Amino acid sequence: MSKVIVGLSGGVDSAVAAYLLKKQGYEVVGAFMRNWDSFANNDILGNNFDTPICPQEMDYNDAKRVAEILNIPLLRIDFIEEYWRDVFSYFIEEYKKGRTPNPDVLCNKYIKFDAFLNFCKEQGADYIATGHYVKKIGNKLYKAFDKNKDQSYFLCLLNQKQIDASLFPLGDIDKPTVRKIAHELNLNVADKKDSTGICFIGERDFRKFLQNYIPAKEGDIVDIETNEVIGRHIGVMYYTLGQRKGLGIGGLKNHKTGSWFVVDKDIEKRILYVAQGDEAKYLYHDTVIVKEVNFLGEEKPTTWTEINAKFRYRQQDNRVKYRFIDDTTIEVKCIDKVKAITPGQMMVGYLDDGMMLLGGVIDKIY
RNA sequence: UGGGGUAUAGCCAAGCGGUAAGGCACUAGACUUUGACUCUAGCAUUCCACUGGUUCGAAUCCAGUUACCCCAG
Repeated sequence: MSKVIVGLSGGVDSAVAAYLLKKQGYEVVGAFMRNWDSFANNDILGNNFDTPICPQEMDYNDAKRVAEILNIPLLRIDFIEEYWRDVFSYFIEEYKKGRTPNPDVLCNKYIKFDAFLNFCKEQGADYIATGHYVKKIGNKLYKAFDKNKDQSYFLCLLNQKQIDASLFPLGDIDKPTVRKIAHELNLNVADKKDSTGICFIGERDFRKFLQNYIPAKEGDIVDIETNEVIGRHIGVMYYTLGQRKGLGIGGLKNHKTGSWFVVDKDIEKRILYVAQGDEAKYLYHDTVIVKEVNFLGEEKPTTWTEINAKFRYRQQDNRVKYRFIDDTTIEVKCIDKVKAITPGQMMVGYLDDGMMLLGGVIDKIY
């Protein structure tokens, strides 16, 4: 009997994943991970300390109860140092450069499917499993059956070895079914709200959260159309491309009505460039350079090739063509211009049948 | 201190005697395992610069006061 260790987060998805694996005949062990310590990590601003018990301990209690109901052992392990070293420091460095990183993709690459995987191997596991909505067919990953919840995007930097060692029991069922199963099992977490925010950290007032690690450096907000200063900001690194909220720009004399959106930033000059209206041409781009590409296909193409691409989680697929310009860098041309493609975020490419072909970091946009 | 103009919520701005549009911002919620976007709701319970007056009734008319703007000094 194969042994699989399931990362139990204390949510419904991983609970049902564990159940399904057990039903399939695996020897299942649960493991609860804790990778963030608010106090040790100076996570003060933007945090909500009102709750009597910290959310992580509540999740642990939930996971413990799930393990009891499913009658499986539950391990607990911390990767707080690893998370800081491999995920969070990169996250902060990227923000300091004015980019917008995706910590959860790295968390999967370095923590869940590396540090955790190694731990599980030491525990004698043949596989690890998670509650990700993603389908594994053969040794490839595909978009999940539940297109609304598909989380393959977050796994775009896993290498073949990591994929080979992993099971994804939720690839063929949708979220409503997961909740239904949870109800049938009388799981305590059957109706628990989906978690959001950075994985292991949670919901935060994001700008305040960043202020714990990146000092504020205020500067001008400039209308990119007229080069006119129309406001002040407290730090360009706190804003991302396409962002509307938090600019504080009200109605202006001699201007049309409509919201303002961040369209560019100048870190050196501390200038935040904005444009009025989300149809603004400054927000749309069609040429992208993606670096550190993780290619999961059999053979890299030598010419321009069409695929479907997402430039952010839950974005509709965009038809693009790409070509390698060196071993780990691709140039991407979008058939139709795409709104607010953001350096630091991931581009993930899929084949028409849903197979995840590649993922990489958006480096430059034109 | 001659003439003209404007003063409506944080900002822009309708309203022209009948009991305060709309937009932006902001706040809350929804959505969401990144950051965003998006959606929904709330946002002057009548000091509409201030003080009087006319009127059944005024932000809307009249007078005065104050502030700012423009043109002439």
